[in-house]
Amino acid sequence: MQRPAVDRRVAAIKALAHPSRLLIAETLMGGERCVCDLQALVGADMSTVSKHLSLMRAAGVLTCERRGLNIYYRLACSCLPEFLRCLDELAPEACGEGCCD
Amino acid sequence: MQRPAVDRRVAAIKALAHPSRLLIAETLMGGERCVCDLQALVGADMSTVSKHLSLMRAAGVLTCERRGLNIYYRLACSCLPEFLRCLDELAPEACGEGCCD
DNA sequence: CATCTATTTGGTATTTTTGCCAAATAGAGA
DNA sequence: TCTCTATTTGGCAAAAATACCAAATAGATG
Repeated sequence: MQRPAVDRRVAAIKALAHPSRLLIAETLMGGERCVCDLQALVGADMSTVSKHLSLMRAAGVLTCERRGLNIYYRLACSCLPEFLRCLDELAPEACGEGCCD
Repeated sequence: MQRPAVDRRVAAIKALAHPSRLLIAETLMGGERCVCDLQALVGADMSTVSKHLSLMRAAGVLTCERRGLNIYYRLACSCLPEFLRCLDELAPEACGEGCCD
């Protein structure tokens, strides 16, 4: 049973919509890392980090590969850097409350 | 007090990480719409739609403008179409469970 | 095979998000 | 000013997401 297009997109976006997960994705923009590296980076419980990674992989945002004792995660979403650059140009609530312009 | 960069990015991404909100954003890719149009589109309570719009505007993803009786919302994030196209190319959980490759 | 290490899974308490109703507001027009 | 319409806000119950602990798993290695 195929999920509707919107839901698949939402799942991928949700996979990036959390501080720890976005930090992971940003880090992986610089190349693959093993889970232990990512847990050190995020600073949360290992199980928490693992669940974040599973969620991101299920959404298609990451792929992983075992090598020796470690499992290495990699970013599957090549468009992330440009998207983040674009987001940084937005002006969040730049005009106070109410409807601006 | 400036929010850290990661949090601003997360806020913008969260603003898109909900079926109704993504539907709104996708619709606005085709040009501005008034709140009433968007509520008809989404099919939820007017107050619910309004809160989604506020959240998206606070995150910088939308801007709005009053004209006559209506308020028109517009997409501020020009990179959305390309980002969505990119997401559609991901292969969510294409390889069953466990670590693939 | 026994064990060790890295990672995942199950379970649950806590926090956050969501959605509706009712009430408030803001501006347009009589 | 009074009223009407479109939209927002406040409040709260229900649903979803998050984080930790403990236990399980999967390979690697002795």
